[in-house]
Amino acid sequence: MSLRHGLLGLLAGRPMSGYELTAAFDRSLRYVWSAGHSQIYPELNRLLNEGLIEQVDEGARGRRTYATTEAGIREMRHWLLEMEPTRTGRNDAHLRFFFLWMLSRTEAEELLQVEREFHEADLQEYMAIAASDGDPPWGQLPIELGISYKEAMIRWLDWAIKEVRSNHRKKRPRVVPQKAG
Amino acid sequence: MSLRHGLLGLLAGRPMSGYELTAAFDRSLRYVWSAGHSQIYPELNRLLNEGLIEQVDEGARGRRTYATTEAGIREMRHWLLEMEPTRTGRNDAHLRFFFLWMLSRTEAEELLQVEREFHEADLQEYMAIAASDGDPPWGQLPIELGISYKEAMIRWLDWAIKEVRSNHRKKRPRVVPQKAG
DNA sequence: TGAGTCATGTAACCTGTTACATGATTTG
DNA sequence: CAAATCATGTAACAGGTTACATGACTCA
Repeated sequence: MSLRHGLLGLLAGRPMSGYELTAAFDRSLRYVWSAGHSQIYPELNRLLNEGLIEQVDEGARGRRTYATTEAGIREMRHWLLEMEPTRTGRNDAHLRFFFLWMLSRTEAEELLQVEREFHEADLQEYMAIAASDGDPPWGQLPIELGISYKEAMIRWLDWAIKEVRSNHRKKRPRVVPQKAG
Repeated sequence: MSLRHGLLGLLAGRPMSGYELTAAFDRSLRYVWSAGHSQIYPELNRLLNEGLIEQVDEGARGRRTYATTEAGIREMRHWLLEMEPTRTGRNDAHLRFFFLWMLSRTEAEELLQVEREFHEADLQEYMAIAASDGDPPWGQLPIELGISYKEAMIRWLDWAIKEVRSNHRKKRPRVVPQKAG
């Protein structure tokens, strides 16, 4: 039930159409929650029927602009303050790391290297966003989390690549933790 | 299609029954991929029909032990080397951070503090596992990733708590009084 | 006027979760 | 012999993805 809370939260920021919401999901929420238009439009109609959003404008090409109602804001606060988030991970990129032993040393290294490039590119993108961004009260927080996460991934991957190269089979030194602050 | 690869990979490590696989998913793969027995048993039967696993033993209480076939190992290598992993995130705990502005400063701080405790507990658990673990060639790698990730989360949360405490908001949230109870 | 973009929708399919259901074996 | 655990399954439902479908408006 997080699609609705993503929509409710975005609309609480400013009124938008389904089309704009689809773009907002793809632009800013993509790495924490993704949704396509085929999921968004039916959900908007459900939220409208339940009185959690209301239509505030109608434009060209059948464009309908919605805003979060007070009931919708109450629902958001309920979700934020009283609901336990789902803690079940679902990340097939990370799942692969459990089965690296099925590959040769060079294949494993190659996989980790490709992964590193992917996270490195993301990091650059996030840093560009962080430089230009941030008007809602604590708007820079999520992007900084993205940066922290990508940096941690890259540090781990660099360590993992070294491990795979040296191919030790017994006890190994830990990844060097970064100093806080 | 990652459930099947989790199963195939675990069975490539050693032959197991559906019951054992359910426990293995819950024990070691939980934070990257979770699956219950109601999903595992039908999938095992599908893998069996497709010749990716084979039954290698039959025990008490109808227990059936499976192992990955050569076709199954080929499928694993194909998944590891040639398939693009899904990059769409799905994490409602992180999604909440985008909407912290809808809370008061103390509410936001409390949410972040609870989150910190959760990750701190995970970190302790992971460190205990890391101390005792590691037989397959690069078996230490995934748990070290878990540790790196949890450490990054805690560092970010500490920073975010400070931010929320010190930075005054630019815009008042549209706070609606909550219903009692 | 044709291509691109804006804008909304439905349907089939796949995956995952929760609940229901059953029986065998072990252990105290 | 009762309770716990081992062991496997099905069904209903919820949520998410891909494909199909349509039309309005803008701009070159």
